Amino acid sequence: MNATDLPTMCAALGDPTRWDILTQLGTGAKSASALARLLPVSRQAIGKHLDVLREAGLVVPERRGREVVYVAVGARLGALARELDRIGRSWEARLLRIKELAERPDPDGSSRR
Amino acid sequence: MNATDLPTMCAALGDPTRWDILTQLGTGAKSASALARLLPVSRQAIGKHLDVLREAGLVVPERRGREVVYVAVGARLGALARELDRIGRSWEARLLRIKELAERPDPDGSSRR
DNA sequence: TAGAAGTGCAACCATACAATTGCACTTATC
DNA sequence: GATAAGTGCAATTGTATGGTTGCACTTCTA
Repeated sequence: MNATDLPTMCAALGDPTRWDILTQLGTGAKSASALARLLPVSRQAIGKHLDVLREAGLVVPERRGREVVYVAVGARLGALARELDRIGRSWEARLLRIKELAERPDPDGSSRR
Repeated sequence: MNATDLPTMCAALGDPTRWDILTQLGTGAKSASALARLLPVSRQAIGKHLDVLREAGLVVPERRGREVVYVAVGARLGALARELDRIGRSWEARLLRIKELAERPDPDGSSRR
């Protein structure tokens, strides 16, 4: 597993219907059919969305008799969150360095270009 | 500001080219033309991606003479990260409650259903 | 053992979207 | 003032994707 494929995970989270699905799963594991009853889309459409979410590692299927329920993986979302936070901080750190540099009134005197 | 439109922000982060752009901006503000020189896509394509990123609040345009440079907004990414972390934790918390319940060996004795 | 409920797979459709090219307009710079 | 560099907008195109319906197959259950 390549740690956290950022674009893939974010793309999976980039669809409103998938958030609807995840929100439902957040209250308990559910099957595709059960989700289709709760949401205004067909069972097959739900199935495709679940595939996307599974490939992103955000849900895990679990066979229960004849049905397959899906569980939302909070740890995976947490991993993504940490990665995004790390990147965001590095951007901010850079901006801070720039500001410092701008405020320092040219100590050397040589205003290069 | 509508707090953090989760699907919109995630969709903006869901494209590899946009990550390329953000990565470049992470090392300093750049114009669309400058980015087009650094990446294997046309200036117009870059422009559209920058629009998407701007609408998601992830970059901010800044006019500098005849060119417009874009700055990556780390704080915005941080806000998204916090939100995702919060949601992930709630999922995990639920799972923990389930496990606890499963391990507790039916204290009441009435196995309903 | 029917039959209902669930899954899996395939075909199909409309729209969204990433990317391109082309052109007009603005703004530095020589 | 001419030219080069940058931006903005429009038209086009190919492909990805979210959605649908239909059907065969499995598995509980009445």
